[in-house]
Amino acid sequence: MSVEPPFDFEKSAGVFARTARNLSDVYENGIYYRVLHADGKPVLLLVSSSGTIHNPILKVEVYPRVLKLESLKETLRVMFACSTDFRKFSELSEKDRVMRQVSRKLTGLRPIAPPTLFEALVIAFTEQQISLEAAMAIRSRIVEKYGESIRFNGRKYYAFPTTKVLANANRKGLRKIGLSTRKAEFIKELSKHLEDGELDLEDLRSLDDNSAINALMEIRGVGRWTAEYVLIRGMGRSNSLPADDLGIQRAVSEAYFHGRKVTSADVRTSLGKFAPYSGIAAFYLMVFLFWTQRDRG
DNA sequence: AGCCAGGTTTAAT
DNA sequence: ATTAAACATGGC
Repeated sequence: MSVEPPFDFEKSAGVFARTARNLSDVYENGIYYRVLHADGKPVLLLVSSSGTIHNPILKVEVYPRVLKLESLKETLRVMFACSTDFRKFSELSEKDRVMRQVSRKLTGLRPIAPPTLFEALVIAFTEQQISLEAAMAIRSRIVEKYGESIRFNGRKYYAFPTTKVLANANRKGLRKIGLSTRKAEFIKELSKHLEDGELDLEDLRSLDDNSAINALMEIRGVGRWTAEYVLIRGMGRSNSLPADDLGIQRAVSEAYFHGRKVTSADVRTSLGKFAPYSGIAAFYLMVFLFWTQRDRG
């Protein structure tokens, strides 16, 4: 499968599979492993790069070979942000002293999205209020406890649980893996509505940014931050900027305010000029900050 | 040990 | 209309 350049597969997959505890996104020896449901059955995707940053070609294998790759094409396009023009973002970033440096260093970096908006939203729930490390631990336990798994080369790979399983999960079980009572309810309620057909998250992909945000905020447990997070992280909406996000505020603070504390208004004024890629700009800043901190430490 | 961490709802003023 | 409290775990 060919992808519009630039795309640095290693950098991109590396960001989303960086901790050993992440059971959803495994990246090892150049292969990104992802289990997803196709025709109701879990299948393992093994994705690797057989091209270059400026001539990117993705090699995708399906295990077991139960279906044609063609049927997964749309999902793959969503997962690898194929509707975003990263060349345009690069051009735009050249006009800014800070972003020029960041963008050049991270050329080809893309946010890899989960295959469904259900997963994106549940991830967002887990990340509300607590640290990313804590959220990741909890998310891995969700997958381990409720997700179907596929054994491959002696190792288990987990799919994100289905709406059905989470709709029927009991509160005690969800509490036990570290979710708060409140979040357990959000997840159960969302799953139930999806299962009943009262709500179809995937339909939201056809809406414009504001309509999608408003629709998401109708869901219990979803405030502005969560809705904006789902747009940028799950729907590939490059201009969605969760300005209340602490991680983004920290990144903007370091990049533009010498580490002084910033407000959401500061975030908007600093990154608004990268529209329609303000969310991508935020993503690049955060990864850049993470890298430089890791290199120093 | 204790505080903060990629917020949201509910229940007070 | 605005504000406070409660909430869960992991890292430092």
